Amino acid sequence: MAIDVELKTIKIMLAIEQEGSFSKAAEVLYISQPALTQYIKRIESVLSFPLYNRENGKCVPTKAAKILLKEGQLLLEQYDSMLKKMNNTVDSKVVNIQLGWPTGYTVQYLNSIMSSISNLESINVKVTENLVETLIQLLLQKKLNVLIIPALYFHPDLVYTTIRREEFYLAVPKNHVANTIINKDRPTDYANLSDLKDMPFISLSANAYKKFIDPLFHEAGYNPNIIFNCTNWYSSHSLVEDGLGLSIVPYWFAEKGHEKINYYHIQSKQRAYRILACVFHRDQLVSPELKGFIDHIKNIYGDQYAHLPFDYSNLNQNI
Amino acid sequence: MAIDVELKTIKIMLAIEQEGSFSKAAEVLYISQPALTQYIKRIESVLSFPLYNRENGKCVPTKAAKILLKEGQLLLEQYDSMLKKMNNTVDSKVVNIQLGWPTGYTVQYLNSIMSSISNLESINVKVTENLVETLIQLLLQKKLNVLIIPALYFHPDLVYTTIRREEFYLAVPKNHVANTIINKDRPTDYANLSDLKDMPFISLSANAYKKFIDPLFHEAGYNPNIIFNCTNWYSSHSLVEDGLGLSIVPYWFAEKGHEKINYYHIQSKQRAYRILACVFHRDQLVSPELKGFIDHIKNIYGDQYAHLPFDYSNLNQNI
DNA sequence: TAAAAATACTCCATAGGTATTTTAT
DNA sequence: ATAAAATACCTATGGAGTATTTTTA
Repeated sequence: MAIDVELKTIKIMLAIEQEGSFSKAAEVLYISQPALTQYIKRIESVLSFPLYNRENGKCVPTKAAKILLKEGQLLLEQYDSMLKKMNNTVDSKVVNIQLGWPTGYTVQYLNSIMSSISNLESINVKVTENLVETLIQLLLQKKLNVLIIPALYFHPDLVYTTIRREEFYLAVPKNHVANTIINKDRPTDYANLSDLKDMPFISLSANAYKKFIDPLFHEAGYNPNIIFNCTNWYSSHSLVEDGLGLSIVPYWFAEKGHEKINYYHIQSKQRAYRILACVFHRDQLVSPELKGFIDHIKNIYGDQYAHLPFDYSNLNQNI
Repeated sequence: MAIDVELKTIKIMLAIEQEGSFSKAAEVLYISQPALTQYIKRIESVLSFPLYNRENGKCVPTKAAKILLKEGQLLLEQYDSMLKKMNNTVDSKVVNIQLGWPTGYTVQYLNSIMSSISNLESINVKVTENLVETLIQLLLQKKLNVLIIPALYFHPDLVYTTIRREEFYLAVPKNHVANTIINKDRPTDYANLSDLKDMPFISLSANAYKKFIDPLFHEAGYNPNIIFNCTNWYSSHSLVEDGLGLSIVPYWFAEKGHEKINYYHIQSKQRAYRILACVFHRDQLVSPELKGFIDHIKNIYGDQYAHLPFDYSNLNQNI
């Protein structure tokens, strides 16, 4: 199947118009400049007439291209309104949602979400559990509709909304000397990492962990003495339980509490939390049913900090 | 890049609507039924709601699909008129035409066409010479804009118009006994193949040849005594020149004449000619410039029989 | 039992990537 | 020197194929 002038063509040409050059347009379209050049060339070839003329090193639209830009914009608007209309006219009980959820302890929340929606017949949810990076790839390929993941990466094709702000706690074995250091003045809920320079720490090998925890130690002014690297939060937590050392864990563990572990908030000028976000592809149509499902997740998994602003574009852009 | 609802989607869904089933639609769309089923599934997956429900073994459109069918049709019409408008607004001197021309003796005509358009600055013609079958593939892939080829195959995605009706002649060495048989009653321009049952014939190994010539011998009631198979018209003609046997050749050779060869029309109830056609992809926009170029070819290469009707759909459909 | 659609696989064209060169200011 | 575009070449993948199975009238 050969290439054709399609709505995609109009979108691309509008981007070129708006950005003023192929290179800039390629950037906002999130494709490479050669890819864009080739695409236009292919289109010009099937049209048999050019859309851009090179003048002064830049590409200026021909008369034909100008018609496309003008009428195409209208076409796109009509198309969008058509899709919206379709999306609001979905026969109930037939919305299929492909939800991506990261592997790990948060599956606990997923379970309660899934069991509470099983009686809602208007939607049909299929869950894909995988690494955050894999889930993002699948979402970009539109093989999933929505992810609920920790905000680690930013991609301009994705739309993020905060679901939950999950605080990190310092987990200390109850019989550990670190407790006396933390409580040196009076009993407290807050630990200051800078007091714990020589303590043995249990770490997590995941990038995700490093991303949040490293800055905390950096602020405290030292590299922690890591005595063990775990692959998941569960095992890091159970090593604390066994008294091997201290660890930093998400709220979920602190919330449950543990007879052998003390949990402390972490004193920090920067954030000692991670954002759990609901992520859509920007092309994703959010039907009333899908919106309802996300609201349901927020009710169960969300918290009171969800409305606080968070700048996703500061996250790592290399997925 | 993931799949998207595009104009293609609308076209496909309109075909399904019109034909009443996936299978039939696949047929008119010239794709396989599984390909169509998969396409719709992919689209449904990105939409997150279904477009068709299976009822009684058939697929009936959902409410959402009905909206798309209704509004999409309008969208397509606007799109088509936009393209037409663009096509008529092409800046002159910039139309690039990729012309496909079969290898072989007809290149003679191509030469005179190309030399006579070299002073027309409004178009820029690039010629691809190759086998007819290859040219058709390239046209289907929209890598060429137009072909001038003998009508051998029919494809529903292609649009054919007759340029020239090229008669086949019987070429007989002047000193060959066949001449006396042909002229048995009186000197004539017409040969009847049924009189030449035992004569030595020189044939062409190309399918193209067989397609036209075999039926003539079939009508005459025998299989010719093929003494040699050539790969092109030139060599078959020069073997006649050398007196080896008789051959059937296109008008071009008869027109030029040859001191050692007599050319006879072939008496036949069926056609003793082939059609040379101008072939476009049905999506091809024919700009005024492109139309002018084709008219120019007709002027040089066409003949007075070009307007006679010819049923292309009877041709072989397996390219 | 026949026709429609779905499923399972295989394959290849192509849309996209990176690296580099050309062009123009 | 810099920025834009074009070119060359390579790769992954998704769209389409064939063969087969399932479904339903």
